[in-house]
Amino acid sequence: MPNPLKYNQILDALQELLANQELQSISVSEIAHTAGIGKGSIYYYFPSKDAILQALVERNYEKPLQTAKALAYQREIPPFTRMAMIFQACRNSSSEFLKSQDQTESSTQTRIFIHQKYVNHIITELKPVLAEIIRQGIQGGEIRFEDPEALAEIVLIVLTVKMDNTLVPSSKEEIEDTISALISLLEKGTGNPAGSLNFLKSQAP
Amino acid sequence: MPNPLKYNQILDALQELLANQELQSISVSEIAHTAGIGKGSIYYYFPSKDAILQALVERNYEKPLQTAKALAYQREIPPFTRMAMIFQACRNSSSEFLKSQDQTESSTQTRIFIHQKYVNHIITELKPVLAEIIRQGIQGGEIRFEDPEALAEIVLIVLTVKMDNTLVPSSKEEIEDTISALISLLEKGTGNPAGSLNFLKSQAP
DNA sequence: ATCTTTTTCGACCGACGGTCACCTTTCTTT
DNA sequence: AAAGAAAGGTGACCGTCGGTCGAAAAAGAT
Repeated sequence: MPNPLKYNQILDALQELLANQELQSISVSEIAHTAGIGKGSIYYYFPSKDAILQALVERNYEKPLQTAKALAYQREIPPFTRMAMIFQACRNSSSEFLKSQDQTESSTQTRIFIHQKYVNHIITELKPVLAEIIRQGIQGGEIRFEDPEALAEIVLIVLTVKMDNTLVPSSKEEIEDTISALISLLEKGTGNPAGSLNFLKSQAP
Repeated sequence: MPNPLKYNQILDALQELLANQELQSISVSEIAHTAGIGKGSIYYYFPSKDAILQALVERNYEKPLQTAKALAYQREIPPFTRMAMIFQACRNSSSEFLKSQDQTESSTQTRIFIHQKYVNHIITELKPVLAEIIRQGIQGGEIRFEDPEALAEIVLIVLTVKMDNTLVPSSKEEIEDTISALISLLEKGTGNPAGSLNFLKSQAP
């Protein structure tokens, strides 16, 4: 529980450097210099360089995750509506801090690392939440499926992987097609009439 | 177009080292030593260490991909059987690198890089194949679904991401659960009776 | 004022990826 | 076969990196 001010200074520094530089080319000394502290101090707050990136990802995706989590347990809202909120949270959180990034070929390396952390984080955080929603939906008779955890994971994997096109580069249309297909699969797979989950496809800006 | 023998010797060396060593701890010198050549020679065949990994990934996934592709267009085999072959191809190819790998906490950049290459490669190569199979299944009345391409992509994403536990670390049981759920979802989603796709879960050794 | 704890630091370390000038082998030309 | 060119091969060497460490400054406690 060290000084959270310096802690965030370091994350700010990395974020700033990430905007116009490759992750691999960013050295710990550089982060320290940008943060205005000595290199040794970095390791007072973080055990490794990787941990800094991890923490940055977590900090960036904290807000949408919190709101999604908060809404998830409001039982008065129908399960499917809450599921839509999860969808939306994923949509918003993806490509959050890569938007200002160069779309150059060389920066794909950086994107891969960040994306990996992103998917990992979102899934571990949202899977229990989404599974709980599904479980409630099963109890309420709105959803028919055996394994809530696994269904939650499938949905989240497809969403997170497809949403930001790092792992499988694709156009906006392809992304929408895939999500439509996922919804269709969910409708049939959970015993709901076609089109009943259409509201999950929220319109992009 | 240098000597392909030495070229493959280097890939063999890396593969051998990957079998029982942390990926990050493998140095170029070590690869060279294992391959029985000098370090400098490595850079006669490859521009960088990353390029060796890249080439190894491509070489490793070439065989299962080719067999899967070849089988895909044999229309006399029922679509679901061919789908099972795709499943199997993914299963075989995924655990190729990591079979005797330490399951240590520290998954690092190299591992992520391999996984990304793997997912990307498998999906781009197998998606059209699997989509074609699904399309034929739709024509034959065995499968009911609107968008073969998207369905193929969903299946492949879940399979590749879940199969090798880089992106979402999980136990063997969890992997099986998720795949079972995917199969169940597919059965219901494509208008097939429960259990009819059970043979997709092939037994692991 | 003195002691204890927390925080800061940059010189230092081992190791890494990559380069280079030089050597050896193989091919080409005469 | 001789000579020269081209291809193949090398390990000492370089700059840099992530990470360590002991010292010392800053902050708190008494």
